[in-house]
Amino acid sequence: MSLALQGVQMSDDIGSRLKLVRQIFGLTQRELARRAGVTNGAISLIEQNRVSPSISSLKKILDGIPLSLADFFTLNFSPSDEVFFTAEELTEIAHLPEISMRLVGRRAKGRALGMLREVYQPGADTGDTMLRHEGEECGIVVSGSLTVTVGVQERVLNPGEAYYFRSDIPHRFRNQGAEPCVLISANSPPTF
Amino acid sequence: MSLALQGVQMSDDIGSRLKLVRQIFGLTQRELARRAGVTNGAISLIEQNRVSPSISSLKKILDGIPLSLADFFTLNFSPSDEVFFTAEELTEIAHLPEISMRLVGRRAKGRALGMLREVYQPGADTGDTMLRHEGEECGIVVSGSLTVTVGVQERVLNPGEAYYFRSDIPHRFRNQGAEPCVLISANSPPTF
DNA sequence: GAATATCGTTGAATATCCTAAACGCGTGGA
DNA sequence: TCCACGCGTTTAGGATATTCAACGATATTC
Repeated sequence: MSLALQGVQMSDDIGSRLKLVRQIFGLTQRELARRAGVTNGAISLIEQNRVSPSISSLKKILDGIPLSLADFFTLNFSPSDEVFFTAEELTEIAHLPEISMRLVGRRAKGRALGMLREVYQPGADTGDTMLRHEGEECGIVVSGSLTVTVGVQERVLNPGEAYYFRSDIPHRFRNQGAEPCVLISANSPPTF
Repeated sequence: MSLALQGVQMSDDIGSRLKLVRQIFGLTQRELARRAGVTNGAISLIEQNRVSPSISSLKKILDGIPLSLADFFTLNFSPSDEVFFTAEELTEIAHLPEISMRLVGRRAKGRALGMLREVYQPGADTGDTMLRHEGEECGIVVSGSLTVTVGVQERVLNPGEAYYFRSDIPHRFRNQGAEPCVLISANSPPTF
């Protein structure tokens, strides 16, 4: 599915990116140039990576599509085809004895979203040093209880209770209860 | 919390954006310039919106932080303060008799992620006409069973099973079982 | 309180981008 | 066939961005 365009890197190669987007929307260089109020020559040079456009002119061009700068840089050209997964098909990503983290789908670049089913055995503790990364994350406790620390805030969450925070705030998960805790969490952009 | 910087638009005002990001990471113009291999003057001019940087130089600058172009344009500067939520504090967003959809946190603009706890009563059916929107979504069945249709694919998901698809593909959820089905789902960008 | 250091800003020179107008190429119609 | 049309590309020159070096302002040190 999607367009057969493999070698398009994420951040670099603005030229290919613009060309692909333009073609997806069925526009010629001249047509896009007309809509955007720039010249076709400029678009040609940009698509060949012979120049690196200024933000202002790139924005003008994208406005002609129309597409936001954020969408332009975020766009994902290689979505996965797989839709359904059994419990066993979830990808195990943690290699700790007391914590199981299983990702819905395979590890894939360019997704908007990562969802995990996590199981914390009694006494399990992530520690608070390692967990800092970009993005935001969210979770709901399904069974058991989990002590969640986010920055200076801490709380014991019981089934049905939830959290939402920015991932760059240091955070820590601990199961101080007697039974295993099942947590379903999501993060965006995906960490794994 | 966060920095007191309200009037920062999303796509425009690259200058304020860069300045804010730089300050969040605790860098001076000169220090960032040194890391990025550009001059402090250039950063000064960009932050004042007196020039519109080329993608290449903006990328060089962001590499000095480091931060990707996609993250730079996607970054959200108005996160919510609330972190923890009880089951009752989840925001009810569906107004259907047979389906309950409760959002973690309040409806908020500019989040990366939306997470829902959904309960489908036996016989509940979303229909397949209304559900089309941007983004990607993902879910795990917690209890009961749910018949999920995505495009031409259909499957009955049992507890622990999951789905992941692009939201612009028509999709439908039905509970054809005898007991209520609890589903935890996430979508990005958030629909609510 | 002067000397020093560092911050962000500015002006002139240089490097880079964008426009305007051509070019070469393929296609389809008189 | 030959001309007209539209495509993406190229080149010269004007417009814009970036560098380099200096400047004033604000702390900090002696």
